[in-house]
Amino acid sequence: MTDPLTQDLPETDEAQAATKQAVFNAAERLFALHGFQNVSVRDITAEAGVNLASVNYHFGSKDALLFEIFRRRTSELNRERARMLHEAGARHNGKPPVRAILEAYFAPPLRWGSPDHDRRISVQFIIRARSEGTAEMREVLRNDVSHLERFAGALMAARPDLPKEDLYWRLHFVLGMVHNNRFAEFDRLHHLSGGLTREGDVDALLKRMLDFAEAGFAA
Amino acid sequence: MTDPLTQDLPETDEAQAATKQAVFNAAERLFALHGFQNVSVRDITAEAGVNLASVNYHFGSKDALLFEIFRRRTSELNRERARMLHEAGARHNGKPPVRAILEAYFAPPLRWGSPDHDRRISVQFIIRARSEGTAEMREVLRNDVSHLERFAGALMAARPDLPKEDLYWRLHFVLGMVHNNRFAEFDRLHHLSGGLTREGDVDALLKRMLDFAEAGFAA
DNA sequence: TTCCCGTTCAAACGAACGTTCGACGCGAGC
DNA sequence: GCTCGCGTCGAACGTTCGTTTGAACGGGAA
Repeated sequence: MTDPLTQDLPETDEAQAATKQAVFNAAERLFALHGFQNVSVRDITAEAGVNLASVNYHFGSKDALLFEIFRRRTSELNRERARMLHEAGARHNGKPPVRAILEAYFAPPLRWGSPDHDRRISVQFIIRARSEGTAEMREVLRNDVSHLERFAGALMAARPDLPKEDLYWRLHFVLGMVHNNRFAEFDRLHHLSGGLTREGDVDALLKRMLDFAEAGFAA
Repeated sequence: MTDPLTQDLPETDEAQAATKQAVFNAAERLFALHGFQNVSVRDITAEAGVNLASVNYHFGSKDALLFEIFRRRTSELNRERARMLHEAGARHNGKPPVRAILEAYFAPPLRWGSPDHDRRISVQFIIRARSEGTAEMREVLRNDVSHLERFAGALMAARPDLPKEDLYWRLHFVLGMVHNNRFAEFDRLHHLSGGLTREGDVDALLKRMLDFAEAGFAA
């Protein structure tokens, strides 16, 4: 059984650089919680219990550390989404319905983001990167259309009657629904509803999102 | 309405402090384009063509300037939304349908955000404030549930059959659709669709959003 | 043992930042 | 004519930041 804490970095250099792993984890946690610009190298090294120079020694610079976390986490998330999309295709003879496609996109960040999941921090990190990311990270997101193209293509196959222009716009709306799942937004919703909405029930939330988005696509 | 005797302060200081107005406009523009943390007081004063000390003299601090822009713009936007909601109520005997309620929430930022509109910068500023804002700004957004409660109440009246829990969640999804209308997201959509999506046609975009969201609420 | 090299350490560097200071110009009011 | 107060100015202050430096450490190889 692989320890979830040690699987984050390649195992070869794990023993060699325990401090590198500590820096990586502390940085991801602090960045996800307080934002990129609000966390200093001194904060990271203090949280990790290592020397100040460790960041520059192991990662080159603060931005490089940030970018390495970003690239690893987005890669993992997109891989899981692609896997679920592929499975949905296998289950439906290569032409999955809209709901299954959307589920492949929604489910991974929702599951990983559930309160008890150990990847919750990673999901918050990714969401934050989308709005606070550096120019380098936004460049990756822009060139990473290949990942979105898979989903757009699947949607076209599921709804060949829908004009592509409509389809792209609705995909845009759906992305907005996903990217809005930040701590602050959940808090406001919780406050607004008087505690009626429970963030914890991930499966129920996934069903709500799918109901809403599927109906939007069927309009 | 425009009684000279009951008019409040905003117009009086225009002639007195042209530099204050210049700082305000330059700061809003730069903040909206490059983010809050990436714009320094020196950038603002250079863009406005005024002295470095002007920000602290007229606004007290950089954060106070930021907060004043934020409070003024959100106030204007929410007032316009409330006005449209009120008009929708007048048109429908006090019980406007879901689509009219959503239109009152969607239309103001979309109209103001159209490429030729002079409030385009303000809209981008507000959207950015939601994710990059200081703790003070987030506090305002959290306590500003009264504005959202108006819309939630109208939705309850339009759909009394819908459990309140469902209604709040769907409102949350709708908010995500709106908050996602950033420059970067439009760019990515434009890139993904191969130039198929035109951001310029505001009325068409509004119709698309309403179609999608209305169908989601009807699910 | 001695050497070596990857790693860690305390300390400092230089730049950028928000803010403050004191002087100066200038129109209004006694 | 003089003063007073408001607005503007250049200059500097003190802090925080990311990064660099050079010495010290520590275990494996010769």
